[in-house]
Order: sequence, then structure tokens, then C-alpha cells
Amino acid sequence: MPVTIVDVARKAGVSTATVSRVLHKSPKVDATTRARVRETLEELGYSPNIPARSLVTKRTRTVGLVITTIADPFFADIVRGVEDVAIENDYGVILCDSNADPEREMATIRLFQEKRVDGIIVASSRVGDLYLGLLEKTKVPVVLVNNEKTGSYVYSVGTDDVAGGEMATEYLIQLGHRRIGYIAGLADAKSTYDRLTGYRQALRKHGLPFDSSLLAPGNARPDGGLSGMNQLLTDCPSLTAVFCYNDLTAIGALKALRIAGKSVPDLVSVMGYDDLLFAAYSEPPLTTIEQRKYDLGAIAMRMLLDLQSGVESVSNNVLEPRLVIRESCSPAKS
Amino acid sequence: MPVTIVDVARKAGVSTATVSRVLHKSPKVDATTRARVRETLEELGYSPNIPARSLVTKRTRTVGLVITTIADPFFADIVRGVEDVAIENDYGVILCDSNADPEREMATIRLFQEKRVDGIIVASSRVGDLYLGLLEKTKVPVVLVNNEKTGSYVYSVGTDDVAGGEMATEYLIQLGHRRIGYIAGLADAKSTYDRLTGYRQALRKHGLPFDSSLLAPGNARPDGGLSGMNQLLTDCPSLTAVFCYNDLTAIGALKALRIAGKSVPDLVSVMGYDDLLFAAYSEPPLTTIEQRKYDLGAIAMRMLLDLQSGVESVSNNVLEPRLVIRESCSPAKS
DNA sequence: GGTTGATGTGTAAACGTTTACATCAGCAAT
DNA sequence: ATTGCTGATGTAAACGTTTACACATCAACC
Repeated sequence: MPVTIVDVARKAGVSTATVSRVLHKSPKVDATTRARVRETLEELGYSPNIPARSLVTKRTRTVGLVITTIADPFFADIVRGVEDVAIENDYGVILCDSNADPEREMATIRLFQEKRVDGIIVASSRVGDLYLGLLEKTKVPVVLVNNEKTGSYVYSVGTDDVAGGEMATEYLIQLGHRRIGYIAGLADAKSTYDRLTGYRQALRKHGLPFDSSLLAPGNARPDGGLSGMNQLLTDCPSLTAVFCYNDLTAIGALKALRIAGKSVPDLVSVMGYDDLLFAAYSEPPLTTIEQRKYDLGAIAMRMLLDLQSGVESVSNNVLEPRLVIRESCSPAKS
Repeated sequence: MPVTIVDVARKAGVSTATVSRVLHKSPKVDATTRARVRETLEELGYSPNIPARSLVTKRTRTVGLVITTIADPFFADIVRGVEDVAIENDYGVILCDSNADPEREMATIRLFQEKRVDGIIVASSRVGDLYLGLLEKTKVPVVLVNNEKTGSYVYSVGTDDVAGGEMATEYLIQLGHRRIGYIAGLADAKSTYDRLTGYRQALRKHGLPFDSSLLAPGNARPDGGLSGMNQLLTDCPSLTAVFCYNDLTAIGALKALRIAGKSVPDLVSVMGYDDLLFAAYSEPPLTTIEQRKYDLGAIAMRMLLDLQSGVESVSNNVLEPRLVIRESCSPAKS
């Protein structure tokens, strides 16, 4: 039913090869034929069949994108970055929300393989070592976001989370805080540990002891922040500041503090991470560490594009985080 | 390089037709051959080439999804719904963030066409009438989310926004409010007007006059809520409640009120719409109208699936909104 | 011991492209 | 008049599947 290249060829009185050539702007075609073919293309409303083309070119102009969950605005921005550069280059993005479910992730990877995507971007912080091997076997280039496992065909782009964690903690220390809590993210995410490492480095640098009772588990979501903060409040009533794995965790912590009647930042300072849209709208507005979320996605996609076109110089990228000061942190009362 | 069906056929000593048959669980194949082929499939690590298959079946097992912007968590939930049922059925979803840019939307639709998607879900509230015609021409089924333009090949699923707007407004009226503002969403979105219609219906029902100075423009984002609220505060200082197009608008309004020193809900009640994750975490927690965002996406995808399998009974769906009472609205002080 | 029917398997065409190679026309140089 | 180019175009194979159709085998029947 849809019009094919042979319909066009017949109507324009040329061969399919010629039509294909004008479609690809090949120089080897006479100006008048080109014009005639163009006209016929237009007239018939031809639309190329990409799957058919892929069969011979072995390129699908499609990439796969795996993320932990689109419900987290942090990932939403990464997706935007990927999308934007993809569409600019006539690429399609197949999105897959892994929901942190390993089985689901495997299904996703299998789907990507079967669809013969040209590359895969994985922004699911947990990157099964399980399937990294599987990925390498397929020989399709992979770019990891905020994760640094490497191997052949595997590249990465990320934020320096150790530096971010250190920056956040150091700011609190400089405000005079001595008892600073940390509410963690997903237990198996690299970023959770990197930020914790930064936190410990800052403490050490300033000669402060590390006290594991100041650590609370979280889940990178508000409910985890709420429960983590509650735990901290009972375990360490003396704390005066808390560094949260991310902004979602922070708004949970803010709620816990509000319920407990501890005013922020007067009694407790709260530091977030990510600088999501709503960070500027919370009460109080959140002091946080900015990650260039959009750029993370855009760069990842560009790396894939470079890889496609054979640019060998693709290097692993690390972006620097930045402190954004708002009103949720204030000097410690002595 | 990758192993094909003929590699498998050769190695298993059968024809490609037979391999294809076991791949499709056709009953017409002997148990022992089936076992042998299965084994070979496994051994060689065969992965079907979907683009090649599509060429003959004319099905790509891929759908296109257009949304206004993934930065709005409302759409993120729709995406989750679509994704979930898609992957369950071995479908891939090509996501496209239109950014409310018509040119971009056209590029997207073209891409979808060329990739020969099996169906398209449009959750971009503005649905160019421009390209609806274009869509019909391609004869690929389309499901519109929260939008009701209809035509052949076009189906829809949405929330009853008029009812939602009425429900929100009526609740405020019942709390004793008489001067109720409305901060709008994107100017060309149907939902903006539907919710406004509901608002007006509620006023009429209760014999309250409609006063256009109680209307402020917005943009479905926090900054629009902030400026809209500021406008309302200067134009109508007597208002005691405001109905916001969505929760994002509401958090902007909350911030404006905080800055103006008007306490919520004591002096001004604020009503949201959508019931996003953070609605329960704002200060004060937001009273809002819940939309079944996830279901909107899941149903849309299921409709597409039904359409694929020739189920003719696909009907347009409308979901009922629900009032979620938290703490941002209280009885009007008399 | 044919005929029938069922069952399992193979053959080959088709899907819509791209592209290596062949062909051809025109023309300049010999 | 032949040769050799050059540039434009056509021919046909290839990509990896699915599937209509044909074929072969075998059991069961009269």
C-alpha cells in the first residue's frame, strides 16, 4: 500500500538505483533527472522504509536508553538531553524504564539487541555486571552515565560524585557544623558510595571524626528521606545538619523535620543533590549540588554518534558538580 | 557477523522454514526436530533480526510516543504506563519530547512514519490539527491522551477535566470561599479550557458570579504559577482561594504567597491538579485533584495493542478524577 | 494395494532498500 | 575510425526473515 522506491522509479521513468541516489544526495546524478525524481517523490508522498534500509546498511538509526525510573526528574533531564541530540541527527530513542528490576533490565537488553540498535546508553545506576558481559558480546557500543565500569565497547560520562559529596560536606563544615548526617540512596548504586566517600574525605580533611551512627539508609525517593531523617533524629538528636543523597531525599527529610517541629535551617541545615526544578520552590528553597543532567544525556548521545562515524577519539567524560546556595543551610548555632 | 537463521538451519540440518517455525512455536513441527533446533539456537546464541522480520510481516513491534515535555512529572507517569505494558508485550517505545515546538513535532511524526511504527500515542496536549490530517493519511492508528479530536484511525483516552475542574472549585465553595482565582496552563491546551469550564460550572451551580479578573495566565510550570499568583494578588487582593491548573503551577503559587507573607491555608487556600509525587511533600501538603496518569498511559498502549490484533471494539475512554484532601485548603475565614 | 488424509519438511518468492558492477552515450585525442 | 575517458544510468544481488505451496512419508482405510 505505501509507496515504494519502485513506484517512484517507474513513474519517473528511471531505475530504483537512480531514485536511491537522489535520496542520498549522491552527486552522480544529472540535474534534470534529479529534479524529475524529486518531483515524483513529492507527488507520490514517498516516505522511506527505514527497517528495509537497515537490512542492507546494518544501521537502524536507533539507540536504546535504559534508566532507573523516569519518575525521578533527574533521569527525565538526562532523557531530554539524549532526545534532543538524537532527533537533531534523525535518530530515534527507544526508552526503557528498568524500575531497578534485573529481570526487566535483561528483557530490555534483549529487546535492544533484537531491534539491532546502533548503540545503548545506560543511566541505570546499578548496571548489572551481569549484563555488561552480555553487552560486550553484542559488540554494540555502550555509554554508561554516572557509572564507570569499563571494558571494550564501553564508554562513560558522569559527574564527579566524590567531589560533589566533598563540596557539599565541606560547605556545611565551613558553616560551623560538626555533627552532619548522611542519608544514602539506593544501596547498590555507585553514586551512593561516591558521595559518601566525598563526605568522609571532607570530614577527614577538617579533622572531624567519622561516626557511622550519623548514616541512615534511604532509597533516593522522598519516603526514604522521610524515614532516614526520622532515624537520624532518634539516633543522633545532636546533629545540626544533614547531607541528602539527592533532592528527592531532601524533600522527604524536610517533611520529617517539619513534623518533628525542627525548623530548617535554624535548627537543622539540609543539603540536597541534583538541583531539580522544584529545589528552588521548596520551603525553604534547597541548597544543593547541581549536576548537569541535561548535558550528561546530550554528551552520551554525542559519544554514540561519534562512535558511529568512526571517530576513535571518544574519551570518557567527567563533569564537575557545582554548589547552589539557597536557604536550607545556615551557620550552626553555637 | 551476527548469527542468522540460515546459520542455525545449516548447523541443525534443517531448512530455514523449519527454524522459523520453531521460533514461532508453530505446532506443525516434530518434537525431536524442535528440540534439536532449540539447542542449536541456544548454542549459536541466535537473536532474531526484527528489522528484517518487519520487512515481511509489516509489523515493527514499535510504537511512537509524543509528549509535551518529560520534565513534567505528569507526563513521566504516562510514559511509565505506556512503557510497562509495551515491554510486557515485547514492544519498544520510541519517545519524543515535542517541547511544544510544532516544527519538532512534525519532525517526530515524520520519523515515526519512516520507522514504520505500528501505532502512535500523542500526549502532547496541543495536537496540531496540522498534523492530525497527516497522521490519518499514514493510516497508522493513533491514540490521543487527554485530547479528543477524533477522526478515522484516531482514538482517545483522557481524564474528565471538566468534572475535575468542577470538583476542585466546588470543594473550595463548600469551604466557604467566594472569591476564587484560577491560574491557567498552556494557552492552547484543551485541558486548560476544560478545567476552566468546570470552574465556571461550579460557580454557576452555586450562584456565584464569574469575574474575569480572577483569571491569571500560567504556563503549567512553577514560574508561571509564581507570576500568575502575583498578578492575582495585586489585581484581586480580596481573593481567599486559588485553583491552579496543575501541581507545578501550585508550587509556584505557594512560593508567591510565601514571599507575599500570606499564609496558606489560613489566608489563602491553594488547590492543585494531578497529584504528583511531591504534592504530599510540599509545605503545606497540597490538596489536589488526582488524575490516573499511569493508567492513562497503560490504557493508551493497550488500545494500540487491541487495534493491532484487530479488536474492533476499541472505545474512547474517559477516567474520572478524584479529590485528594491534604492541608492546603481550609474553610474561609468570614 | 491403491486411495485418502494427516503430518512434517523443504523450496522459493517476497518484502524495500542499497550498491558493486556493467553498460552506454558522448566526446576528445589519437 | 578507433581508442579511451568520463559521467550518468541501469541490472541484479544481497540483506534476514516469513509463508504459500509443493512434496514426501506414513498410517489407516476400503
